Amino acid sequence: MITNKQRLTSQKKIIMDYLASVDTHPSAEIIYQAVKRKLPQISLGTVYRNLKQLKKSGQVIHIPYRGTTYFDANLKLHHHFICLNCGRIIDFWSSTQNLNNVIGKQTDIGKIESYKLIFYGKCHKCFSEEE
Amino acid sequence: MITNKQRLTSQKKIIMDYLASVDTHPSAEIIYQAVKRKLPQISLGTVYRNLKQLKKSGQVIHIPYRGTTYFDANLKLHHHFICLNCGRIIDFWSSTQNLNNVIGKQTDIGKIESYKLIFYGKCHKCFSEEE
DNA sequence: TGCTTATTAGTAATCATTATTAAATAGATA
DNA sequence: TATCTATTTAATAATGATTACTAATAAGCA
Repeated sequence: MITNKQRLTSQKKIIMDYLASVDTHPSAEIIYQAVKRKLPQISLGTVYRNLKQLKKSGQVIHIPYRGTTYFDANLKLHHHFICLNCGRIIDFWSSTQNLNNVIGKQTDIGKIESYKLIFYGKCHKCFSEEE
Repeated sequence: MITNKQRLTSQKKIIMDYLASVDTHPSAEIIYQAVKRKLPQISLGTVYRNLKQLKKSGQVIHIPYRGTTYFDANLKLHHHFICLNCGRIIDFWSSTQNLNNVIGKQTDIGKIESYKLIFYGKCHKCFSEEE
């Protein structure tokens, strides 16, 4: 029998509160440092475990960049702009997605040099192999 | 004085040839395994170093997924579809970029469940701080 | 052909993340 | 409220991907 009930621990609450309080996109390590100020005995593994769970349950999204994962608890549909110089990840609230002439465009955040668009789903092969 | 001349070594050539020959999106490890069949003494570090250089000079693009980096030498503008079930990364040649109603859409590759759009460039802050 | 410097193989080190485990605790139930 | 049990925790070891280091090799220009 599988019981799969998520429990709201103080650790998870503090992690979620922290994520809700920032408009940056912190890594697990940064979250750990911040959260440790309120809960000094928390361990980095706990931060990772909770982030994984929150990701799985759709409460946070993640942005991979240069080998590390950055987190975002803002679930309103938006995109991201990453500064190739300082590494900052900035929310990008564009209404239109005409990507045809976007390269070189000046936006309110900065100048777009490139972009990456990745779709996720289930391929036909996997779909047809389902039991 | 800075000299920055790239040399075409046999290792680099074989890596590029391999990437040009596939329509999959191999990781450094997979590339290493493939390339080793032609050049048995090649080392994994050499593969990584060359991929890094090719990336820097714009000859390959990379797709990060679940902690590993996948490579693509096809420079024609296209996107990617990642199967959340089998992990396969498939080229996605969509002509339109209307992302508004894309979730749930059935495509010739599979069913889209989500997507990620990331822009890269230089933020205003970094631009203005330039000397 | 010789010279200079980028590149290599081999290996150690690093970084981000996950696994392991015994103890603690959330939250359901008596 | 006390009890119970599966989930979560802290601490730490382990893993996986990637980078750094170093002496030897080899592009490719003069």
